[in-house]
Amino acid sequence: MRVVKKAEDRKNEILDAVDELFGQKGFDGTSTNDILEKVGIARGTLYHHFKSKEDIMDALIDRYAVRLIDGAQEVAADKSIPIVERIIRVVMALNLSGGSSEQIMEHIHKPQNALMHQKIQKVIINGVPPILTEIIREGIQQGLFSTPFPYECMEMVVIYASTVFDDDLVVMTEKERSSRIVAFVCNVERLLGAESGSLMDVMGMFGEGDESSRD
Amino acid sequence: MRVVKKAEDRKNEILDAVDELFGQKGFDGTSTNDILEKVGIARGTLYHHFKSKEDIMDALIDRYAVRLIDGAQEVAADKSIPIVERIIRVVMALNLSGGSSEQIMEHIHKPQNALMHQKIQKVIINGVPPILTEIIREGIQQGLFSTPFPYECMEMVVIYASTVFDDDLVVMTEKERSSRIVAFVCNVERLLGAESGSLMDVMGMFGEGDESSRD
DNA sequence: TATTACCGACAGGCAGTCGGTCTATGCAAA
DNA sequence: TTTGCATAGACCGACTGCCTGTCGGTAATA
Repeated sequence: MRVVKKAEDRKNEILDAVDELFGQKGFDGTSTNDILEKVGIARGTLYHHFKSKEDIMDALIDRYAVRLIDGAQEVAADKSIPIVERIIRVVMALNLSGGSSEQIMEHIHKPQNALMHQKIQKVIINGVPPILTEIIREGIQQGLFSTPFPYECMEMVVIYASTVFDDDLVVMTEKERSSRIVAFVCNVERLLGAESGSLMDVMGMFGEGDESSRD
Repeated sequence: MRVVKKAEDRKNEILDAVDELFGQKGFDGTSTNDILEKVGIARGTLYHHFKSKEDIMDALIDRYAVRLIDGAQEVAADKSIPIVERIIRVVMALNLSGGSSEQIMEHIHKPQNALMHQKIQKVIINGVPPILTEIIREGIQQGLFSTPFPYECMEMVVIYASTVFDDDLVVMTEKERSSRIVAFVCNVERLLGAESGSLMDVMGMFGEGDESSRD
């Protein structure tokens, strides 16, 4: 029997299915037939709502983008959180465990999904640094940081973190990983002209309170 | 008439054609028929030499990788060049104009070639930092730099430079670009614990001697 | 009645397979 | 040295099955 729904509902239904399928098989590995079967609609319906397969991906990425940036912005706007902690939380919400977007990102970093990954990367690289830069400026006014290039620093931080800690581009043992985190924090301190250890101290709280101590 | 060649020659012939085709139309946009036509061989021949289309891409990337890393290593090994200048030259050989690999990289940074780009990125991110780290250690011994994390610094530098200056992920005006270069150099000075301006001074020579003054 | 969500057969193009053909090379016999 | 022969592997092109996107038509809704 023919089921008719509102266009927006149907679109979201399709995106939900596609979200899961892309996660399992990647973009290229997922055929439109897979999608049709999963959603339970006909070819024509799919192409009534989306003009191409890539168009579906773009819509999916839009959903991600909004969630990601909104999530980051929400954390960033909470001025009750101390500057340093706020920065770390924003970064973590994007890249590392503990963020609400963990599941979202989880299956994007597969070699199959290169194009999708690149598009997400673009969103992050262009969307997150502005948010962080605002916080940094606040920190500069408070005398915590000192840099003539807050934006470029944040760009560097975000690009590095999202590449090394998020992707599989760099293969690391667990040890290499944690030593890289230490180095990263120290490097960020230098970039921001922060007092040595000022970031590291706050980091400690997160590293333990978030992963290890939960076992 | 049937032309028989040595396997290696034929392979390179195919890779040359593919190099050009991928550059023009991207990986997905290039059909195996395009390749067959360009090289002047039959389907069976192509699949006699390569087991799949992706296998062709991997072989092409291997060629790039060897050229890139070898080129970088060659510059890095020339101990007659002052440390700072050598670093800049290595980075430039990879990313910016003036390097011999300019043409190679030129058409990789298109949205179509996401997978290829990701694979090249992997080569760069894992191959270049070790080379640079060696130079940095030399610089530390000479008292030019001071950092407990030379490798991680170089990783950060390489990842940032290859993402921002090489890709189209960040859209910039020419002005934004050059201001980003200034910021980048200053940030690298901080990371390496170099004297302020010590990198910038050497940079100046390149920026002008390489592009502007040639018009 | 008009709009729009929905349908499914169809076309064109694609990557990869497979059985078979041709050619260069090495070796043995003349 | 020349001739005949066998083997390996470079080469061929028809074929298969799948995949994306189209299109004319149908059913539900407002």
